[in-house]
Amino acid sequence: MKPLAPRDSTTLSPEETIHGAGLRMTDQRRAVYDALMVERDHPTAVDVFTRVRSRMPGISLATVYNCLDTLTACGLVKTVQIERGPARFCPNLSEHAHFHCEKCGTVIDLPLRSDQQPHGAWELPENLSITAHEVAFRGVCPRCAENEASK
Amino acid sequence: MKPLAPRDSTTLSPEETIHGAGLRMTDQRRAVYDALMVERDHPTAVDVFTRVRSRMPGISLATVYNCLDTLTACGLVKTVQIERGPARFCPNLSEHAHFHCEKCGTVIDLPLRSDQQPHGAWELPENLSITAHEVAFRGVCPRCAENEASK
DNA sequence: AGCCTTGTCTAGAATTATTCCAAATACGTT
DNA sequence: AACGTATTTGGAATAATTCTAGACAAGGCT
Repeated sequence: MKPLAPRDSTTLSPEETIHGAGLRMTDQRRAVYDALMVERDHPTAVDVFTRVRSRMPGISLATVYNCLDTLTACGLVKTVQIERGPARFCPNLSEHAHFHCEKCGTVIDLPLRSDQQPHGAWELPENLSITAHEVAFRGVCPRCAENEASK
Repeated sequence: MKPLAPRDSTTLSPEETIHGAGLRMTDQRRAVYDALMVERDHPTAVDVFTRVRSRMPGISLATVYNCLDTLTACGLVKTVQIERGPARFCPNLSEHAHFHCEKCGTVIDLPLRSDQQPHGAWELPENLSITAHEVAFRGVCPRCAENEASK
């Protein structure tokens, strides 16, 4: 989902961002957002549901989906699609790509080099305007590589 | 899906590639492969099914999925995942990224610049081995940009 | 040719992730 | 408190894909 408006996370709080979009910061939205911020792995909607439910037993999965969509639309959260699997969610708003380890499944954030553009390596036709990118690599993470080597 | 083995498309025919994986080139696999090669857009499995069925009315959707998986595993076809939508398939084996137009939905292939590496723009930790990448941009394609401008 | 093993295809059921829907609830304002 | 709107909820519905079991086909071997 494309954010409704760009967000400057250095100056706006989550509340302000949500209010800016004409929406409210409800308990559920805060709980979902907190669940993403606390463990900064890349949980699926069901993972988030499980986490949030321990604090807020009445919340429904539909609400978790709603909240994740809302937070994404406000630009507070990014969605990561790994191959054909369930969507994963990530509160890291800085420019980054994702690396997916094919051994252990972990997802690692790879920051964009400060002097680079994400699309620098590809030939773009004239007049192509890029508004978003989703860049994913797969392979073997350092930890798994080490485990392999020590066998 | 990760290819079973790297493939050199300049020297091997599709048959040879499939045989190399210990599999057969059946009528169905050929028909699915041809459907991808003829119209080099980025069809979904159902699109491919529709096309193939006009030539081979008895083919089942499950078979189309099987064939697409097999062709992908052999390295003859690549899978493109655009956001949460259905998987799309692409017989372009050269290194490229995908651009998805948010107005018209078209998918455009963007070749990798000859002097660049796909991951060049991102900071990689030590000992990270990358075996595959899926790079997607979204925005407005040249044609839609022109239509917008002329309004 | 006949038989065997294995690979492949098919239809339909099952699964998974997600979205939709209608009713209930909560919020913010007057 | 009353009102209008936003949000949440549970369950049903949908979409894409995968699974399963049986039928079919191909190639090797006797």
